[in-house]
Amino acid sequence: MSQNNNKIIEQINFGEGHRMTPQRRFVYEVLMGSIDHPTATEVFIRVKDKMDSISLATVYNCLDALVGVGVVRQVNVDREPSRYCGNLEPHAHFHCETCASVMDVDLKEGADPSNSVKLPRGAKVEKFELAVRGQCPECVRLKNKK
Amino acid sequence: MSQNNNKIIEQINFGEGHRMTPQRRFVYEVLMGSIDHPTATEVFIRVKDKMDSISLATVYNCLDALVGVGVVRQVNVDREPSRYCGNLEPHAHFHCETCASVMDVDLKEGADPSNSVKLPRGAKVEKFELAVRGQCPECVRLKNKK
DNA sequence: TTTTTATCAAGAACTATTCTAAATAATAAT
DNA sequence: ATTATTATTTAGAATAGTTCTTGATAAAAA
Ligand SMILES: [Mn+2]
Ligand SMILES: [Mn+2]
Ligand SMILES: [Zn+2]
Ligand SMILES: [Zn+2]
Repeated sequence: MSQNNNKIIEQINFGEGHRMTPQRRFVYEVLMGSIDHPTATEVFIRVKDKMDSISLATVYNCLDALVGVGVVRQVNVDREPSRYCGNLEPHAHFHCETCASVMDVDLKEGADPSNSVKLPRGAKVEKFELAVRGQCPECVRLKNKK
Repeated sequence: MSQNNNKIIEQINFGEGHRMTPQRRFVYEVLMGSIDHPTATEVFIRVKDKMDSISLATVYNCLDALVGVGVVRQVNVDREPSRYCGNLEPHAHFHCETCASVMDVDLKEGADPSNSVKLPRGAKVEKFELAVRGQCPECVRLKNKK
């Protein structure tokens, strides 16, 4: 449970006629305990440790359900497999082009990236996605060393 | 040829041992004549009009080649098929969640979206991708009408 | 209980994209 | 010019992430 946003799991409201299940709980717990934006397959592997019977299809279903109720975010990096993020604060992502890691980056206080853009007049903005790409500090350090 | 960035086609330099071909020229021309960010299949359909013999695999090859030399940009929207953009100016994209259109949005003068973010110290930024999502002006208008 | 509804699991199906291999075309070497 | 080399094209097969289908299981409602 290394993240701040984690709702008391029992309280997640899936809506009329939808249920909290052990599978959904495990998937959610794995995400709340990760900061590395795992893919569905990675989540599957991590959950399987706790619940050997779970299937990959179910992990996809659970992730969809959690994304659907808004307690988890789906993060796409080019054409690579989708990654999942338990951090609900507005934030951007830094993609390291060397080690392929994906990390959260907070917004500067009060900053709104969609303000840096000339929006088409009359458009209604719902949200933004900002990805910054380059080399993560560790990869920069490694490169400088050799 | 409705875009500004279009290099004189003959001058595109594919690098040592690479060639400009009719297929690559047609693909490039279609992109320079489009502002709607077509997918590979859409490019294929549009080129086929001019060159019936072209194959989809070749369109993918040509798009890769053009992206590789940097005269065309690949734009990804969630898990949907890649789209291609002939506008080389730094710009962001507005995705309409109603009609699924993708349009260019210019940056405000001097604005750099990656400035709105607290980068990890020591990271080296190479580029950014900013997507703004919501409803395009036309879809807003249509909705207000009814 | 019995009935209804939601979820799960396994595997089949789907689809955007990449790969393979043979044919063609352009370039370079003779 | 002829020949040899290399790049490109093409059609179709293969790949991989994801979604769909279906029968089994489990929870909730009656
Ligand atoms: Mn994140
Ligand atoms: Mn564009
Ligand atoms: Zn890195
Ligand atoms: Zn629209």
